[in-house]
Amino acid sequence: MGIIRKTESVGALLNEFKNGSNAISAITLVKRLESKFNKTTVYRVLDKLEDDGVLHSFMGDKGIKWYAKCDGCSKSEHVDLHPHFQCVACGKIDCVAVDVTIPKIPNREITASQILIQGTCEGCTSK
Amino acid sequence: MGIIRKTESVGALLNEFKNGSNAISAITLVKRLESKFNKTTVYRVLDKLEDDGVLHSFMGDKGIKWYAKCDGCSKSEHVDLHPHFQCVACGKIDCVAVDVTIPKIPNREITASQILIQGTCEGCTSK
DNA sequence: TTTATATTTGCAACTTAGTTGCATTTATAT
DNA sequence: ATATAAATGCAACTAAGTTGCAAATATAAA
Ligand SMILES: [Mn+2]
Ligand SMILES: [Mn+2]
Ligand SMILES: [Zn+2]
Ligand SMILES: [Zn+2]
Repeated sequence: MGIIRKTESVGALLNEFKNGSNAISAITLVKRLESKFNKTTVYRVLDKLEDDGVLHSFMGDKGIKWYAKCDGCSKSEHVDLHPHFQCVACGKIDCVAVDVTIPKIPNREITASQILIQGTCEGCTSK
Repeated sequence: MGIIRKTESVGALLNEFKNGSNAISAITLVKRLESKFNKTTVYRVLDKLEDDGVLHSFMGDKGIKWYAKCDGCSKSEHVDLHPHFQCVACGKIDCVAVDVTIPKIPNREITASQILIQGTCEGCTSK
């Protein structure tokens, strides 16, 4: 179930995502907000924002959860599906709006795919 | 550092992977072998087998670690890179030998990619 | 075959990310 | 102003994986 009341914690979390298409890990958000909100609250609000189609989540390479803004999604359908790019040097993850074609696989019905592209970001290449 | 001595635990783990190209989660392996080996041993041997290019590992959708046999890899280079397919019905994961082309992304240097394809496997479709 | 030694193992304790139950607080509608 | 469902904090818990260290064992040397 999604967000019902516009509380302080909802505002604080939305604020973290207001600029940029950067993803932020759940633990980072917990740490950033720990002086104002309990981690349970952070995890719960993130979960609700995802239900509402405001954020989407995915797993990073170390098995930790990341969140990023959705574009054009709603409570009823998540349409903003895309790969993510993680810089192996600085660890940052971005949403990338590229189309990756997954070929058919014999005897399997494909419904989705999670793609984590790895490499070096602009900032880290120039160093 | 890889395997130096052919011990019982190494044999037991290799045996788990001897037939099929199915991936097996680390926790499953720990459970299967818990009567004979300590979980620490299982994790350590898996780690070494990966170093040796005998197994490769990747993260499943719930952030848990999976292992599968390598084909043509060695201590010096892991060449067997491929997507994985997870059945959303039964949870099983297989290695799939399909080629997925990742397009170039502006300002980023791509070095690798981790692709988890999701859908329904043959056994689960026919039910 | 015995001995030496580096490797492997088990165990217990620890870490980290995330979850749950429950009592208290708070946003919102009436 | 009041009622009430939703949100919150807290503490305790879970699950996956890791670490340090002493004891056991595979392997090579003598
Ligand atoms: Mn994204
Ligand atoms: Mn594989
Ligand atoms: Zn970077
Ligand atoms: Zn299946």
